[in-house]
Amino acid sequence: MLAMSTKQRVKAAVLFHALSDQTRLEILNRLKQGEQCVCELTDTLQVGQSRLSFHLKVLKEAGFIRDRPEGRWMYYSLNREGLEDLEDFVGELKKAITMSGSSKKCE
Amino acid sequence: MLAMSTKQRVKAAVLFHALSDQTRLEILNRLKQGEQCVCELTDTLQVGQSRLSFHLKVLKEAGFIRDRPEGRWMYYSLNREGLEDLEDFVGELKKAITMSGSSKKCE
DNA sequence: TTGATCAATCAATAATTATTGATGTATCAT
DNA sequence: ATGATACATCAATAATTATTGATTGATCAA
Repeated sequence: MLAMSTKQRVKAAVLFHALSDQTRLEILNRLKQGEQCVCELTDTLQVGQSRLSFHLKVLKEAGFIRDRPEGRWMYYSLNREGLEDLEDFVGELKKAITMSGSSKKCE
Repeated sequence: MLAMSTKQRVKAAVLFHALSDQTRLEILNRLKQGEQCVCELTDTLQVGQSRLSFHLKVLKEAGFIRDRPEGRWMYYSLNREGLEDLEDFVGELKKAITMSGSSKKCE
């Protein structure tokens, strides 16, 4: 598959957009250590609660993290789904680069 | 390496931001077929010249494409550099997900 | 040299995203 | 029930990005 459908592109853009922000990358970095609740993240990341909530939502909708409510806490953890989509895209691009090389002139 | 430095995060954000746009993904998709000049891309993508130039710049600065001037044309092609950085990041995240699972309570 | 084409850049504007503070809903302890 | 805590969501604003049209510099053909 060399071409990419519009639908795939929309999906890919959402994935990449979710990862295009410092705060969100930092959140993922924190979650590498395991599941954490919002309050913990608020403390360690030093960001306001509503701002954090917003970024968590973006990451969740892209499929990079999942949430699990427990009592009054909400626990977040890494989710492999978003990552797998990401790997697919990167794989496609890599394949294309490896094959590419043909050049044609504009005359 | 489980943690990620601020510097790495800045770099990663630039990479992902470059891929977070439909037009730019479409450009990469076109370039999968091989090197192309700006005029060709302008035709096939149906976007204004200055807009295309802007997006090409973003992709180039992130390291996903390279340019090669020839006469009055500028040829663009995929570049493996940006992709390799991307793969590193995805690899890190994958490793973390595979290992993760530990959970601690907020009480 | 003149006129045309290719493409980068700039300035102005439009459009999207992010941030903040406030409000609302749920849970829990007393 | 009351008060406190955890978190999402909303509305307003701030900040960032993208788009457009115009300009400029370079190359090329006549």
